[in-house]
Amino acid sequence: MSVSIQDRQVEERLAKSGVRYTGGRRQVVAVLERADGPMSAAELAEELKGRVPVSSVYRTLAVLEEAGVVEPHHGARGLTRYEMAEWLAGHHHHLVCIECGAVEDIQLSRSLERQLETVVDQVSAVSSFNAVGHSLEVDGRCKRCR
Amino acid sequence: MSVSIQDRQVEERLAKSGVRYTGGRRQVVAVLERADGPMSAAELAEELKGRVPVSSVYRTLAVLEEAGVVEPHHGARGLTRYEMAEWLAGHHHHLVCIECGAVEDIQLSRSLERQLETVVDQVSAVSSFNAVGHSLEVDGRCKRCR
DNA sequence: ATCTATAATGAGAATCATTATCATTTACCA
DNA sequence: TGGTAAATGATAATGATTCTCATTATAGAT
Repeated sequence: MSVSIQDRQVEERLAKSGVRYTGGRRQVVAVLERADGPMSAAELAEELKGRVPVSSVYRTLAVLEEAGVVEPHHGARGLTRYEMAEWLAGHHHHLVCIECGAVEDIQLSRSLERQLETVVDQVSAVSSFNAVGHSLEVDGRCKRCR
Repeated sequence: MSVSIQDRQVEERLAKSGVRYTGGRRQVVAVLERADGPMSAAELAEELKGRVPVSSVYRTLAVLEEAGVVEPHHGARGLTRYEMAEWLAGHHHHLVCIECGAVEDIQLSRSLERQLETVVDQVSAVSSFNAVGHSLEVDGRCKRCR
């Protein structure tokens, strides 16, 4: 069984949440660690065909989300895709294709990110809103749909 | 029947799309014009209880989206909420409550928006992605869930 | 190592949002 | 006014997600 650094961190976090890091949960995390974009429960179950049933994938994702290990990303046609949380995968943003719905992760340069944070700070300063995070979504056509 | 400026624009746009601007469609648009955030089909049907059935609300939203009159916003628990398109309602961003899922519209000051656009421009310059729009999502707790 | 209480799992049923179907009604235009 | 295509309403079908419950696995106590 793989023992990446991320795995250790997940292990620790789940222990803190008082839930077990079982075989099935490890497998779901392993797939998400390798993925280069958010994945839906169905996609995960497909990847883990025969090893982890769909119902368990859903339950596992709920547990992982509750523990702050993964984060949901809501997309077209009622599909929710999950990815490793920011503190594990790093802060990033999304390029969303308006044709096919594909989501691509993107990281901003330090200076651009700082610029963006300035905007967010001012937004939460003005609104009666307790901001805990932000995400920039850039909509457009990906290279395949261009 | 109300005849706001927006209504005229919607009328014109639908005519261009070759579909009729019927009573039911007018009522859905009227509610969305008044709303201060995206609304789901169920919420719209509730607002129009007895006047427009749910199935027609869905169909109407599909037609309006196709014509570019409304825009979808995908949220938690497989819910899609719609709002008037940017060219009608003006460019804005969203405050999303991580507790209750409520979405509130927010407009940035000219200078903040300019700052944000700088970031987006640089993103699309670097990626092989044809950006057509952007949206900043600020996640946090709304005043009710604080 | 065994027992016990509790957590996790698997299979399938139930639920909720959304889409499709189809018979009926409405609106446009000759 | 009549004919034709578009729109509607009720309801069935679909697809993603959640729930249920009987079974299995696990951590900790003995």
